[in-house]
Amino acid sequence: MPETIHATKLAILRATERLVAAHGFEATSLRAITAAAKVNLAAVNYHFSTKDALILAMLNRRLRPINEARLALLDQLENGAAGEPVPLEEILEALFRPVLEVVSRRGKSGRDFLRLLALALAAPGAYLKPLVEKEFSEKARRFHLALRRALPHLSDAEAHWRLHFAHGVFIHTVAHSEVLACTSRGRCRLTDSEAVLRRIIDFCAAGLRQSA
Amino acid sequence: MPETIHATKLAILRATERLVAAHGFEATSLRAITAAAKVNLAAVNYHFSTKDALILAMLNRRLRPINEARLALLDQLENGAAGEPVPLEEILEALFRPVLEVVSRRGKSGRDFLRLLALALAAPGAYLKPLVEKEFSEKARRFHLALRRALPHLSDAEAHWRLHFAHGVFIHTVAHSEVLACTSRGRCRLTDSEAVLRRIIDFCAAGLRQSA
DNA sequence: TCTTGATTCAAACGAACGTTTGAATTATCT
DNA sequence: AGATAATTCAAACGTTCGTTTGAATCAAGA
Repeated sequence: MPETIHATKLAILRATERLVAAHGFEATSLRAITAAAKVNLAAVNYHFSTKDALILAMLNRRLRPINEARLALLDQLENGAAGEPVPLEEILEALFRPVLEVVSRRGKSGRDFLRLLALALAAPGAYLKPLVEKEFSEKARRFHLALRRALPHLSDAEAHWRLHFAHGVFIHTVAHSEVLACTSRGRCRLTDSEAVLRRIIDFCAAGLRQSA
Repeated sequence: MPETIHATKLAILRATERLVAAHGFEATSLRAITAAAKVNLAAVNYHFSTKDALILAMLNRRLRPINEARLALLDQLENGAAGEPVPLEEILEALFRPVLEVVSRRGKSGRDFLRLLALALAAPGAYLKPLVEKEFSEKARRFHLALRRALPHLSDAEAHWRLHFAHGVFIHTVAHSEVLACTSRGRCRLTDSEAVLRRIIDFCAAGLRQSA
């Protein structure tokens, strides 16, 4: 079975996800990872060559399906629209739902992934750089195009700015929800992800449409 | 002069800011910091006790004036409003401008600080935790209150959500501007911070006001 | 000028890190 | 079963880390 992942590899990936989300990249040692995964220390270098490659593989494992789902949803919307522009709210849903699905489907490990995303985005050690170029560039191009068709009054640059803003709303909300839970004294939580998605989409749609 | 900072202390803080922004917390060694600051290795432990305390001091040095400026601006607005609710756009400006001022005033070291903010926010090692509680709690409370007065149709929880969204727009935009510069192929940049501030405020104001 | 405290310095400490090695073990196929 | 490749394992490698130490240097008041 060439396409199913080796059991040891999978155990390492899972332990890495959990520990890195909890302690950060450099603060998570291979010794802690292999201890948690109950495998030998040298297994990491055997299966992934190096620690950096392991982290990249860990990020890629989650990111690739998400971006594929995003593009598939957008394809589906554009095919259904028969040449008409896809409504703004549906574009945003195609962009955000695949990420939230990971969270609600995978439970704690899904939430761990969101921490990782924020961590990887902020980390100066360019873990995400090769992934951004390979996995994100087509996604960014396609969604930018769809956005411009849905909001023809926006200039090219303005569309870029506002799409960046929308990404900020989403990333910050899901990745740093504990800050919100703190300042709201527990009143706002991510439990009902469907309601959160609706809130985010409404907020972003209003901001994107706005013409000051 | 008890209130002016020791020259060695200042050199260490400056070098730390620059290097941590470039390489991350754990990846920046005290040896690299002291070499860049042209001070002895032991000076860090002498002046700051420990590396973690140094990082906390570095974050605090920038964050405290910013939050003081935010609250001062809000005070000023509320005094000028004479009992009336402060307009939404002005609340947002009081919230965001002090951060952008650091960037435009201090140049490269200001931009470094924004990286640090995103880094510290995402870092699971709770560097920001004590600061969030001390420095941010009053700020969050005051701005939440002002927001509820400006937008009385929002419930308490809804106001918390949307203020969190607005923070996401701002933080993500300023801290990860290089992603936008990349996807927009250089068309969108942070150079004109006044225009960026205007864009962000307009986007957030529309999202905050919206009633889906 | 002498003394006292604050600061700097070179050197070393023990611990933890990522990685490598080579033998032992397990799985796969004829 | 026996040969061959894949995987696991304990042990060690060299490096780098944050921190400590104790003497040297500096600043300034008596």
